[in-house]
Amino acid sequence: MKMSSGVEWALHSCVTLSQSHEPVPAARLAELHGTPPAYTAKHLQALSRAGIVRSTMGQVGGYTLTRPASEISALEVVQAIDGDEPAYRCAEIRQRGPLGIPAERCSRPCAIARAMAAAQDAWSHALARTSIADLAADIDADSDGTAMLDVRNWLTATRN
Amino acid sequence: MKMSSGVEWALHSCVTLSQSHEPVPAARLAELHGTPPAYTAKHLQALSRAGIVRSTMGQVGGYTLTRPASEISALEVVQAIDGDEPAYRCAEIRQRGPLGIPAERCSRPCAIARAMAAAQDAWSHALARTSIADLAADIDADSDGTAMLDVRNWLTATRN
DNA sequence: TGAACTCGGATAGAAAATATCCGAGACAAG
DNA sequence: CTTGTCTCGGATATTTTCTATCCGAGTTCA
Repeated sequence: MKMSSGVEWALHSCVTLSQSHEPVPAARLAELHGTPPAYTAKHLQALSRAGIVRSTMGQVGGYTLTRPASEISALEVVQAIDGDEPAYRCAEIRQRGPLGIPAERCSRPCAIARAMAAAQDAWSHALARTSIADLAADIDADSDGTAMLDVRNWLTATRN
Repeated sequence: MKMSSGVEWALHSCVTLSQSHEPVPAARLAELHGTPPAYTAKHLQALSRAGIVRSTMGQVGGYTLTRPASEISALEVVQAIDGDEPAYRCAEIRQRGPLGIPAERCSRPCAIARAMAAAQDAWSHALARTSIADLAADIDADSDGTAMLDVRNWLTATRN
């Protein structure tokens, strides 16, 4: 059970975008985070398809958040990058083999699948409760309130 | 974030083993569950290395649980197959790029990593609360109390 | 009108998971 | 005590997924 490394880049990118009302190009985000430019752009496309960010083309284009950062949950970002299907997929083992149960008596999911789904729900709810704004505030607090200011300054300084 | 399919086989195998005090060969478990024999055996080796099952060699050998099923959590089985490292691994993006934070000021984990770790903890605790005995009881209840009896009968009937 | 800069999907390479086979060791029977 | 058969265990191919990259389509500003 391994999560795509792009999830980390996407979360950091969303936190950065929350500090700018103007479009930020993918290459700029990649430079700030020290990540591969082309691959970073690919993940931002996934965020765009999920409706989390909006892309603007042209010379002054780039990416912007579609909603206030307080209304974007970490769960949305993770699912946009890593997919929204659950980690555990029941292959219906109970229906196979010499003691296979007929499909007609399998209206409810398997008990094992139910336990795994409950765990996934607990995981999802924990991430749904955390917003991008919460993450930005926590990062700011870790840096004595200078981190987000530095990001804003860097974004305006490098904007031609 | 995808979980190995072997997790499902391992959980079903542990539930089956909880119904037998005598060793059950890997081939027998694979037949009962309708899974590839060789690959099923490989996953049982992982359970053996984790100390969840004990292997007995020889003609009447096979696998047995090392502890009562009520003292084996689903989390242990999942971690034995899928690994115990967390799904999210922080690459320390905050230390990279033009605004990189020096490592000396990064004693605490990144705020994003903390949020992901909290979600993983919620997931782990949900699975830690569920034992193999609980799963067996739930499966039994779904089948009107005949499923585990059928398993016990099949195990003794096919035991030469 | 033109030029430069942006995103977007299609394309190679690397890593991991899946599935399998054969040898080492152990118990039971003769 | 020897033999034979059955067991597990690690080492080996194949497929799938993830990682990383490049070039074309479209848009905005000068």
